Amino acid sequence: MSVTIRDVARASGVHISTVSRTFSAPHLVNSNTRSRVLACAEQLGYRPNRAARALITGRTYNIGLIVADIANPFFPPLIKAAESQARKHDHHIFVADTNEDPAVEEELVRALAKQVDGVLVVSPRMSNALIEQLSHEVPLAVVNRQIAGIPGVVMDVAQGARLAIEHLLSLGHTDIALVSGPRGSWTSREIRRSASAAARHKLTVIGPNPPTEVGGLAVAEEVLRAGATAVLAYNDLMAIGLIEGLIAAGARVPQDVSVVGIDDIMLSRLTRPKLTTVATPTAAAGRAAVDMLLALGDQQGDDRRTTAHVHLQTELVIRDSTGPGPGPHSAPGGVAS
Amino acid sequence: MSVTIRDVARASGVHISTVSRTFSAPHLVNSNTRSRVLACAEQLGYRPNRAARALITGRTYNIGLIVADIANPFFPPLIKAAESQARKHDHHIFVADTNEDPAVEEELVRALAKQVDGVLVVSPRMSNALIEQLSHEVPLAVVNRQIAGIPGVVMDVAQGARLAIEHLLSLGHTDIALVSGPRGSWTSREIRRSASAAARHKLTVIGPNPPTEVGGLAVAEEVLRAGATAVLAYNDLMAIGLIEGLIAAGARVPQDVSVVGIDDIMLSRLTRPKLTTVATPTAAAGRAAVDMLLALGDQQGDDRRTTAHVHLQTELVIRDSTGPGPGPHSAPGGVAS
DNA sequence: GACAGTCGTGCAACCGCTTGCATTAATTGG
DNA sequence: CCAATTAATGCAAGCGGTTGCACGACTGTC
Repeated sequence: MSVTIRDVARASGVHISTVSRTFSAPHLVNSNTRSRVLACAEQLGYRPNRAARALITGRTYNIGLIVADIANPFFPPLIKAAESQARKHDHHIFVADTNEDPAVEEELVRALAKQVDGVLVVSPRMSNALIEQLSHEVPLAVVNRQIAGIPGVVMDVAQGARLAIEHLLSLGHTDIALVSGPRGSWTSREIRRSASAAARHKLTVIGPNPPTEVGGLAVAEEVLRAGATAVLAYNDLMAIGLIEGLIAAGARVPQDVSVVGIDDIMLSRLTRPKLTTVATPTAAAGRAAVDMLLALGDQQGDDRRTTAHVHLQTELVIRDSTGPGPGPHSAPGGVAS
Repeated sequence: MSVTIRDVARASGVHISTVSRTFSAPHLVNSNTRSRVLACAEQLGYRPNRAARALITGRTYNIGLIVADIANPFFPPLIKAAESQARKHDHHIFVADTNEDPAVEEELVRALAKQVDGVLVVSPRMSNALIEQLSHEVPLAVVNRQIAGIPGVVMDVAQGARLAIEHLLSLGHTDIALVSGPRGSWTSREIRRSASAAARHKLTVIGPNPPTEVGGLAVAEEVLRAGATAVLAYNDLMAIGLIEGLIAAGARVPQDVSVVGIDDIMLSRLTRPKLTTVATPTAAAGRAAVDMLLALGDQQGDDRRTTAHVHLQTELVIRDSTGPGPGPHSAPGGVAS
């Protein structure tokens, strides 16, 4: 079926090792021989089998990238950045989607394990313990989770959440709701922790919820029942869904309820009202994660204990989905009631 | 580093072939032996190396899925559907993104070739000839392109474009512009062909353009200069960008200009005005494509000539971005001028 | 003209696993 | 009680490559 190194060897009258060297160490073979071999290879349509090569060299030049939900616009920019960074190092990225399912996540890491030089798990839903275990089976780095001993890049959502809450407080909101994310999410816990600390008043936590538009839409009524006048959502997608739900329920945004998202996905600029949100540096995260993973592969075993961690800042982007609350406040240009 | 079949064999006192059979043909090994081997394997943390297995069996249980731009919301539903369909057959999907670059596309097919049981190219940008050639190197199926001899699933965008144009005509539009897509796109050519045929009046073609929001935004002025009162865009993303651009230029949608997209991505329901568009059955396409590819792998070589083609219908979804044009028309409730 | 040093190539083992065949032991039937 | 099955395992070749080592043919040096 497929043409192998042996076919090329036979056609060009040399030993297979010479053919092999023609492709992986050209300087070791005489230029005449080389061109003859290349000609035969070309003519036969020979392509080196990367999997077979990897078996012996241990390098595949592939990187696995696992995300919770490829349909969430948060991920594509990260994926793209990772791809272009990987390309600079001659690597390819293979993306897999877990559908927010931790079991699928584990399965995918294992499936990828021997076919890639390392895997990147973005927004993992697995337990730390499992991640730790998997990291022995394959070089592994995480994004959006901080785990001792596992290299990772995190975006400072705690800071972002604090900024968001402070923004709402300064607008005079006192009843703030937090619409949290999915169960396994480290980010969600961080946000909750930080938001709770920042909110001087009541903070109603609603969740866990699926981190999607419908997840946000579904809690709109609960938000209203809770009497919240401002909401911080786990991500933009939920914030957007929530706004839809609030409007459908007759509430105005931001007049009746202010909504803040997190991520600053492209979509947030397109909805009406435009979403106030916490911008996360996803592209930088993707690049950093790839670098980290490739570095991990190089320093094989020698000094693994110095696990790198990258910490990226976030920032609040104020748009149109937040406005003055009912209480006294000191927003720029705001009016004390 | 990694624990292999040999380690397990040594630990359990059997030959490696017995270990191998324990995992790939359990019924051939005595149940006592089997449980002993499994225990040792478990304890050592043995995981079969799928790549090595594939080298000899020829089956990887992976499928490669190549898309032009993972950030385009058109793709994720298709990818998701493909994943769930693949899962039913115990396969994993690895996604790769080409950034709309035909060269990258070719490179990725080759990189994936020996690591997957087949590759699916969605919305290819390569030439037919190249696809044809690649299909000899790896089982291959395409989506959104019709090529003789290559299995594929297409969505009937020609019909969709016709419906869209007829809708605009019935609203009284006579100056219609077509904002076309990227150069290598079969879909774009189909749309153009069909739209041209359907438009009884002038059809100004603007393009090729990058199939993104900015691609649409960039041609807003050109659309206005051309004097068009209605536009059919290559996809929703462009349509949405275009609307942004039109509004920024002071035109109202749909009062001054009607806009129709294609794809019916989720986003189209969220923008204001909500987008009138041609819905394409992306999930069905993803499923069909996976089935096709797996079927292709089974019938190895024997009767390859009966290449399957799947043809899926599209439909027009009328929302708020289209309205009466300046000319005489017969739209429901419309007024003749 | 003998010697050391290059250069180019072949040989063979090996990466981790599968599989057809041979071998042995246990079981069955006549 | 012996021949014929059957079940369980071992043996070894091989999937498509890579790579350390050995070997022969040149080259240049004194």
